[in-house]
This record gives sequence, structure tokens and C-alpha cells, in this order.
Amino acid sequence: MLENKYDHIKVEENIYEDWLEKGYFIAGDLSKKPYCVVIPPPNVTGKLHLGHSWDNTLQDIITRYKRMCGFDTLYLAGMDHAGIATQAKVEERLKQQGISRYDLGREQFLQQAWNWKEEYAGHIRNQWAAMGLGLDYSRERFTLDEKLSKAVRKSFVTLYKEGLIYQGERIINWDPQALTALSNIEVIYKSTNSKMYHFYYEVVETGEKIAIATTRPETMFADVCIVVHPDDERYKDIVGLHVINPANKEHLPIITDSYIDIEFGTGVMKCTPAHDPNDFIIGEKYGFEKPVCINPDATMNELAGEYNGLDRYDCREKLVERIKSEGNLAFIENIKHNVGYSERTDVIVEPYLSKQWFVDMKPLALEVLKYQKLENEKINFYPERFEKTFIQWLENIEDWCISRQLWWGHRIPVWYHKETGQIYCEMEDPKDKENYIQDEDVLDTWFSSALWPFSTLGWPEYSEDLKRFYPTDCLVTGYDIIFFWVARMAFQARYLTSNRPFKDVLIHGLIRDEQGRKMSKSLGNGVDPEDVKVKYGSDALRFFLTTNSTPGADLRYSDTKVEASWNFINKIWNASKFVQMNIADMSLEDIELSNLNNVDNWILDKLNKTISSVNRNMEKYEFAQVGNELYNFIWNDYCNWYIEFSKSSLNSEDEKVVKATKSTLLLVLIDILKLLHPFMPFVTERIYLSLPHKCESICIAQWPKVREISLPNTEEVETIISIVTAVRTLRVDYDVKPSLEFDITIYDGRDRLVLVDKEIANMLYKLCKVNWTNTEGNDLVVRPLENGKLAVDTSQIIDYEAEKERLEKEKTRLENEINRSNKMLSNKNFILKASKEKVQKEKDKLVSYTSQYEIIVKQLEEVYTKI
RNA sequence: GGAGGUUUAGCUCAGUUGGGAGAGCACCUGCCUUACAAGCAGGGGGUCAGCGGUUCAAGCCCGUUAACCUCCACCA
Repeated sequence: MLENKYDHIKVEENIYEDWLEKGYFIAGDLSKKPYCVVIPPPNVTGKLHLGHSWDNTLQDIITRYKRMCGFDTLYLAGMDHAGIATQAKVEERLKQQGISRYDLGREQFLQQAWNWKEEYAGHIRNQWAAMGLGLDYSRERFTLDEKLSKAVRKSFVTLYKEGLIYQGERIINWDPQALTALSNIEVIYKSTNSKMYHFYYEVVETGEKIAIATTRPETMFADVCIVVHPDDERYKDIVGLHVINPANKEHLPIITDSYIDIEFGTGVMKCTPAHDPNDFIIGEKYGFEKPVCINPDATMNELAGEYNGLDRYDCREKLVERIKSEGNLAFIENIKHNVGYSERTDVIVEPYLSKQWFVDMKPLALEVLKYQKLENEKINFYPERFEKTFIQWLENIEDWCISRQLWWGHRIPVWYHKETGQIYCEMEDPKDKENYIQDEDVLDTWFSSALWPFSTLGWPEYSEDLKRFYPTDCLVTGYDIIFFWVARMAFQARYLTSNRPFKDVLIHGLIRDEQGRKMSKSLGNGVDPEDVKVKYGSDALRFFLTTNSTPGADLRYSDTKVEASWNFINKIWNASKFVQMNIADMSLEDIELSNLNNVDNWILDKLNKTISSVNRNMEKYEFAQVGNELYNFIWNDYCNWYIEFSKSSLNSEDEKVVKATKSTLLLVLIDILKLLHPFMPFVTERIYLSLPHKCESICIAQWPKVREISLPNTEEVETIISIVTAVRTLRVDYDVKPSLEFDITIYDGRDRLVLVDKEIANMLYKLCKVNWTNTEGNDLVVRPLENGKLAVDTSQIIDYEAEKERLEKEKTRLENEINRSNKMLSNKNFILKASKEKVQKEKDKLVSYTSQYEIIVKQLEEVYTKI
């Protein structure tokens, strides 16, 4: 039996452990069709936040649904080593003990990182359990696992041998705190207040002074030339001459290039090939040297002369001071411009010339784009618009810098021969290892993440799982990592497996706080899923997360909405209690759908419609739609109407009626639990197990099917509903106490008396305390129904003035409707062009309005005679 | 500079091939009716951002304007 009160803490206890013990989430039933979702591996940097809860719940809903639909469903668990992020955390922890990673050395440091990983992996698994995720832990993977590392190596070696991975000296984004290169998308551009310094440069040959602006004076030590536009009249005469670099007094040639924007500033640019990507291009083009004046830790080097060893910004300040004292500072302008910050350490990145490994992206991207045009090969985005984002990025792709000067990660499988410097890159380590030195760097974390959908299934081996579950069916992720992850999986999969990594991608947005701000650590506005679980339970949280936004849209966290979800669950709990109390000893196996009355048929018909609509929307990932439909069906149709109706039929003297009602109550409830189970797995399981049947868990129960119903006379029930509603409204209109009984009479559309059906009369009495009589009373108040009218003996309740007002108001409303309807129907074009169904529907409406109108008019006449 | 999104009730948001504007919360009124007062019943509240177009018919399609938001690129 269910407890009296819904207690989410108790309800959610111990269930998950039981599921795991029974192995419901371990895939492998070869008699079924496979369905696979891999979890986007969370970083082992910390605990999961609400965004993960959202993401994971969506995956869990999809996989639980598919499992119940009869698929051999694999929801694969796993985590990501998150190179730079985890290394930063571990270093931070060591720093508190006064230790740097260099103190420990590579081996020891990695041991520390592995300890960290074990610790946080534990937290993460607990959080998955708390959310009730149906994950297959027997296949859990970690990006640094031996097998996955082998996949990474296979990928690198293959791409290298095809010439798609190369080593090059390029301007990369350098993080001077983490001391590593970054890829372009790991740089966050923020609008920053800074200064534009305008300096005078003296032309060596003529002595005239020209002004040149820069935001980074400290890089002037690495300048190689100054550039003007070939068509710029102002500087025509000095092209080919030289200027004196005010920083170090060196002579710089004046060259021309059409890259220069004549309109911008003074139209003269200083060129620093080693510290700016555009300058690099110009430097290459004209064959200049590329001197570097800044060290990896963002201090100046010997090129900076007297500033050698100084921090880049101290140097800037001192240098500007000196140039000013020499009379060569024109002015300083305060400006706002975009400055790049490191995504992980939040320090300003330094564009920096450095030797790194790159992936040649163009050919790989083209391949993805090619297959994206094929219906059976493309990745389907939900919602579709994100495909555009994806395509545009691929069309404008830049080479990907994949080497990182870190320790925590997959070491680049490249060895250099100690003497010849020759490169060795194979699946096996070099045999004469002592003659080689391995590249110190590791790969970008996303390089291994890009292989996730197939490396987790066993690739590069052609394993059973890979055969069975690949390509995976659906990936669920946020729009913020389409570039980082989705695009990279797409090209690696296409290149390495000749396939798409997944058929569908379901994109969701970001979770925000109640004011609509991004949840972030610095704002301290994050909501901990564990707190929500304690307060409302995971079921309520899950239902809130997945039914309150449309695909791709952001979601505001809202306590009151989680509470509303809780209330909904509470409602289901109470309804279940009612059913349980009333079905007595009946079990699911005893259900007989015979001798059903119209009310039973009505709810079964509604259930059918709900099931088919839910199915449709589940397939489209429209979970908010599903949530709405279920909420409506359960709260309104089932609880407010069917259960209320059942209270009278359960008391019937006819045993067949009682049995039919019990059967229907139980049957619908069980379907409701199943339909809700993907959304709220705990409570549905708890209730399901408390009901009498032979199935051991709702996780593996069969998804509801649409049933055949014999002649559902739903119209009669709709009429009863409209009578009940009319009576209730009347009570309010006339301020009649709910407990006061009165008599009603019903007429059909042709004004004939509708005779009492005993069962229905009982229902009406139960629902609104009225007695249905077969005799006309005096002083009648009349209310129109869809098809007929309701009359009430009003000897004790009538107030003619008030009645007149109400009727006049209603008359006006109906007049408007009739006019609108007439206008449409007298429009030849409407009759001609609108579909037949629409026209017929409109005609029906007009008939109904007109009959209601006539009733009202007649009643009004009646009322006027009484005033 | 390029791309995308949002604008519907006091608040947060739905609105499925174009055909009588919805939900939750909040608000007002009346009810402890034996599943549920975290509930039941009834009710008020919206020129669907503005303008123009297509259509017999527009919240929905097209164009345009405005406000806000996001992503990409980026000027020395």
C-alpha cells in the first residue's frame, strides 16, 4: 500500500540500487533492435551542475522511452579527463601546499591527477544515481583508458600519415599562466577598456615624423617594418625609406600592402610577425625575420633590452613613459576593444609564434559537408536551425592547433631521433627507444572527445558493440559546444569510420537563474541539483527541466515551477491511492474490458488520443508538448472527471458496472505511470510496484499501445460535462450553497424532454448535487448546452435583474459569433477555397450558436415579463 | 562586419502543415464534497512589439522597423 503522504525522499530511496542490481540498464538482448545514446562525458574537474542534470535527464528520457518501446537500449556511461581544466585544478590544489608541478615532476604529478580523477568520478557517479540515470556501467569509459588511448593514437597516426596532421610554426593563442597553446575556440573575446598609444616615428632619410598607433607597445621590440597602403597619397614619398623604432632605435623599412585600411587611424601600421596573426602573414609574404620578444610566461626577453625579465604590462608602462620623455608620444586614447582571454585560466592570451601540431581541417570539413547533403548520411539537428551554425563553421574552418604544453592528457605519439631528428609516428613505440625522445606535449582534450561515440564502443577494433550500436542514434548536448565537440566528432567519425557518429543531435540551451542570468561560479548564482533533490526530489526536478522549454531554447530555473511539478506528482500519488483503495484485490491480470459504459469508453478514448500524440512528440523530442498533454490528461480528464464519475459507478448495484470501472481505473493508471516513467522514474516505479501485477519493474514494462474501443459514445459524456459545468456556474451566479440540492430538467436540440438514465442521474447528483427530474418546474432558469438546454426549477433562487444582465451579455456574445460565422459562410471564396471539413465545421458551429441564441432570446423574453 | 534568436495575460512560457487566443504561478469569489486544502469549484485579465504585404482567412507565411539576447569574425 502507498503511504498516506507523498514523501519524495522516501519514494526515491533504494530504487536505483535495485535497478542496478537487476541489471536493467545493461544492454545486450540480441533479439531486439539496438538503440544507443552515449553520455557526453562530464569533466572530472568537479561536481555536476544543473546544466548536466538537464542534459542527462533528456538522454535518460529518450533511452527509457526506447527501452520500454522494446529496443535493446544502451545508454553508455563515461567521463572526460579534461586536460587543461583538470590540470589547472590539480595545480591549484598543490599550490595551496606550496608545491608546483615541476617540484613533483611528470610522473608524480600525473599520479596526483589520477587521484583527483578517482575522487571526482565517485562524486559524479553518485550524482548520476541521484538523478536516476539508466546508465550502462558495465561499459563505462574514461578518455584516458588504455583502449581509448589506443583509439587516440590510431587517429593521430592515421591523420599524420595522410598528411592531415602537421607540425608548423604559427601564431597561436598562448596562455601565459597555463603555459600552453590554445585552439582558437578556447579563447573568449571580451570587450575590454584599454588604451591606444600613438607614437611618433622619425623617418631616417627625411627627418619628418609620422604617427603610428598600437595597443601593445611592448611588442615594438619585435617589429620588422611599417606598412602603408600602396594608394595612400600621404605616404607616397616615403615608401622604401626607413623609420626609427622609438622602442629600440632600430631602422625599420617602410613597405606597402593593400591589407592596410587607409581610413583607419593614421593609415600606417607597425608589423610584428611573431606576435600578431595578420602581421605574421605580411611577414611571410615579404620574407621578414620573425623575432620574438616575449617569454612563454609573459615576461620580456633580451630583445627588450633594459626591460629584459619584466612582465609584459610593466614593460609597456615603462616603455611608454620613456618614449614620452623623449617627446615621441603623440597621445593616448582610451578605447574599448575585444581582448582574448583564456577560457580556463581567464588570463589575457598572447598571440605568439610557436611550433605546434595542427590538423589540416579543410579537407576533413569538406567531407562532412558533402555527406551532410545526403538524406541517409546527414546528421539531423533538432531544432534544424543549428545545422546552419554547424555548416557555417565548417565552411570557414581554420586549422586546429592540437598540441598542448601540459602533462595531463594523451601524449603525442611522435618520437624524434636523437641524432638525425627524424620523426617516428606509429602505433607501436619505437623499438630502439633509447635513441628517441618523445614529444613532450599532449593533445587537446577535444581530440579524444571527438572520438567518443566510436572509441567507447571499441574502435579501432571492429567490436561487437561497434557493429551493433554504431552509428549511435542520438546525441544530446548544448548549443555552446557545437563547435568544440559536435563538429569535431562529425569529421573524425566521417574520416575514421566512414560514417556519421550519430543520426540525430538534440540541442538544448543554457540553464539560467530566475533573473535570466547565466549560472556561474563568479556570480555565485548556481543552483546545486542536490539541494533541489532534497527539497523537491529528482522526479520533480526532472519533470521541470524537461517540460519547461522548447528544443534549443534556454531555460530559467524557477523554484515555483519545480514546486508545480512536485504538486503534479503529488496529484498522481493521491490518484493512485484512490485507485488502490477502490480496486481492492483486483490485479492487472484480472482486468476485463467488457461491459464498459460510456464514461469508461470516454476516458479510454482520451487515453488513446494521448498515447498517440505522446508517441508523435516523443519521436520529435518535443518533451514540453508531451509534458503538457500528460498533465492535462491526468489532472483534468482522469482526476477531475473520470475519478469523480467513478465514485458513483463504483457504488453501482450492478457488479458488471463496478468491475468495468475498476478495470478502467487501474488500466488507465498503469498506462499513465508508464507514459510518465521516462520523466519521473522513481515515483512511477514506486507506485507501479505497489499495484497488483506480475511485472517486476516499470523500467522494463511495455510502452502503452493504442487500444481498440467499441463505439465510444464520447458525445454523451461531453454533454454530462457541460451540464455539470453549467450547474456549477449557475450556483456561483445565484450564490447557491454547494450543499443545497435542486432539480434540473434537460431538453434536447428539438426541445424534447430528455428522460432520466438512472446511472447518469447518480453521477450528476454526485458531481453537483442536483436531481434530474422528468417534470417541468416553474420559474425556470434556462442555460443552453451544446445540443439542447438545461432548465432549473428556480423557485428559491431567481434574481431577475441579475439574470437579465447575464442573458444580455450572453446574447451579445452569441450575436457576434453568429455574425462572424455568417460572414465566413456567405463568403464565396471561403466556400470555394477552404477545405470541406473546415466549411462543415463552420456550418455546425453556426447551427449550435443559433440554437443557443434562440434559447437565450426566449429566456430573455420570459425574464422581461417578470421584471 | 556576418549569422541566428527573442518580443503572446501581472510573472515564466506553450501555441504541431494558416481557420473560434492557452498553461503554470500570481489575483478575486465560494467550498475541509470520505484520493488530494500542496486540494476542489467558479471567475477576472491579452489591439499576440510596430508598420506594410500575401490570403476568403495571419500569433503562425513574406517584407520592414524597433528593442533585447547569443554566436562567429575583427582594425593596427
